[in-house]
Amino acid sequence: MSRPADRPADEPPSRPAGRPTMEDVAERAGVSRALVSLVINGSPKVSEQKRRRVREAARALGYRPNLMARSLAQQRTRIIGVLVNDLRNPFFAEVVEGIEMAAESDEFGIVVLNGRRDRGRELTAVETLVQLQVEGLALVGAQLDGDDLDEITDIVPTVVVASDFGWPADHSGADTIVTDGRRGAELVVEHLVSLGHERILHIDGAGNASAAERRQGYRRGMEAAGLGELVDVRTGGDDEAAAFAAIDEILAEPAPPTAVFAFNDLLAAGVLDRLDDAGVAVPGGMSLVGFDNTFISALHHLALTTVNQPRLTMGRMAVDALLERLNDGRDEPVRHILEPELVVRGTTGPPRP
Amino acid sequence: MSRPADRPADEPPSRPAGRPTMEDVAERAGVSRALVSLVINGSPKVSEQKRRRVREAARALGYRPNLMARSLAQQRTRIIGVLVNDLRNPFFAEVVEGIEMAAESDEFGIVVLNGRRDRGRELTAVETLVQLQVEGLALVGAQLDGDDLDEITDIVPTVVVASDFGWPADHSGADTIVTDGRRGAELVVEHLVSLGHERILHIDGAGNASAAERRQGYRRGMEAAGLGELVDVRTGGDDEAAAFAAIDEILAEPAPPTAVFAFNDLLAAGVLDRLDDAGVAVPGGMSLVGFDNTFISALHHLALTTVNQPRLTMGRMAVDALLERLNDGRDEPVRHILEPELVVRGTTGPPRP
DNA sequence: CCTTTGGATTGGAGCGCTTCAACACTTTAT
DNA sequence: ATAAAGTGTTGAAGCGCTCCAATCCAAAGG
Repeated sequence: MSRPADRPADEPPSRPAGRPTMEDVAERAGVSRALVSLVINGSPKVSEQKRRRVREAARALGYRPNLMARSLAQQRTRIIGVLVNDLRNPFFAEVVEGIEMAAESDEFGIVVLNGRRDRGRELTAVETLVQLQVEGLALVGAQLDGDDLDEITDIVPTVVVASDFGWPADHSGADTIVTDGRRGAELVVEHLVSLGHERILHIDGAGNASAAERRQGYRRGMEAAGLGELVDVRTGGDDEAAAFAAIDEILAEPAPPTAVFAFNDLLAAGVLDRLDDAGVAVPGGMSLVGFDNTFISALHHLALTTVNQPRLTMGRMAVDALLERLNDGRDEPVRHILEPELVVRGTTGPPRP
Repeated sequence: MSRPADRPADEPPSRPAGRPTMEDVAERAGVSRALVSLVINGSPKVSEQKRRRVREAARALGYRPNLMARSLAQQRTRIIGVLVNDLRNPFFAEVVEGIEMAAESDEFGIVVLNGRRDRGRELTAVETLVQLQVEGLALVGAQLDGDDLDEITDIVPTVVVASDFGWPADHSGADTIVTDGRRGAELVVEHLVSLGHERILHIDGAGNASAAERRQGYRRGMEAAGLGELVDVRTGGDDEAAAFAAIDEILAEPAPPTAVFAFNDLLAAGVLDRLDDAGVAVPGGMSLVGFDNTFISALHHLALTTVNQPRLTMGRMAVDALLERLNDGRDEPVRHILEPELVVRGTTGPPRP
């Protein structure tokens, strides 16, 4: 059952079964375990001679420090836990890349756990990360609710990325890094209105953590344009399939909208497919806007008008927020709200007269 | 610097600074540390009374077991390390999901590290995973070379997923889970030939680990169709941008191909964009095939003809392979070669006469 | 009444590492 | 010469947990 037993018995018995430890290296180099530790950690106060001997012994034995043991002794892990809503969504994947790059440059490692859009799984994932003793936690697009978040922030420094739990109503101590979803949605509505649209539909992100903001921005935008009467929000979700029902619905109505603002690019792609099925031209018969500016929206054959979120920057800021707490002892939660940017491509145009 | 110091001094002193340990729980419950351990691990031989007291003490203190300490004592981590070539590629992301789901059902955790298409980074990532004491390693689309792999398999049970290091030339002990790229490429060529194409170009995956296989399949397919003379392979890569140069090149030639077989869907999407820029219709002016059957290829507006790889199955098999080594002591490397499946969509048609 | 048995509980060693105080040596200042 | 101030090196404690052997206790058997 245990690893050592796996090795065939006829193996050279030089290796004392199992992986070599610091002890083994010390013995081979004829020094104390403490000295080996100093060498491994690059301490300057080790004589060149011993340093070389230890290094060589380590190489000869194929020694690798045991991170578990080290963390335990050191009382720190230098690991940031990342919980991501859905790894298949390129937007989240890129935010995670941003976090990873930032963490790396600060000599932190990250452990990524995938919630796969299931709140229960997210909860157990957080639990796992906490037990792993991560020093900070980044929740990327998490679906947890405010109470969950409260509990979590009591345990470990936390930054919420790409979703928003509100503030100051939010009493949790979590930091927030988010693109202004309200503003983003307003930009979308303004754009569509300027093209002459009035019946603008929003297919939302359902329970998704950023959905409420975008809904609100949509509403405000409509009202600001004097189109408050025409506000129309349908339930969507966060992947391609989630839009099908809503599209089928509206196409069957007497006065369908002339433009659709979808919760995100993935959803918009689904809308595009469904409109295609129904023989509705885009933007001729219907304008369409997504959100996130993922690489999908940039594909020429989609050429989706969308709203950009600076993902790499968000990752960087998330790590910085965590480090401020870890290193500088910041205690007050911080909110960074980034500016969204409308990216006009080919799926928006004037409505059919 | 250390975590405990972060807590403000005026905090209720009930918690002995830092996270509560098993010791604390034991004390509060009036039992020994060993008993607490038994309860936490659900041992049956604990009286109901003590079990309750321990459970309650743990809850009251907000106790969470320290996974590092546990792993150290237990000499096992129940963690599978996953190294993935590029998380932004939906194909890999889904293979990882498959691995994660399979691991979860076998009560293993996974730690995902992202190579970001850089062999050097992959190497350090593997080192990190080994030091983390992962019990098995899954390399998803890794770019490492055979020697790297050799070293790695000496240290930890390894399964190579979605890329192939050859065999039996490969002397490493790694298992392999791969879709038959040769066969997949042949299917593509056969399909195109059956449509009447002859000048079929392959834009390859450059140094990518699966590139060689698909190149070879393409060659074989061409030769089998008596088109050996027309074999034409250009250097591509594994993302959208990698195809631009190749497309610009061929379009400038006197007798451009009538069909392009791209290394993967991402690359094919790039090809599609570039052809679009150049005003070449697909499939009217040029047929196009991708590989992987990612959700991108399924978008109606791309409707990319492609080759399916059963990603979730691959993840499941990868974990199974690892577990066979871990639990059943299997020692011989194993190869599972899955059947690819041609998925015909809208980007292939007969060549212009 | 004393031994057996068996279940419940505990002490303590040990996992591989870090870290700190202590120690042996120089080297420099006095 | 002797004290003071470095250098390098080491022993040992301790990080939070598991797990084995030992112990305890009550019920059962002789």
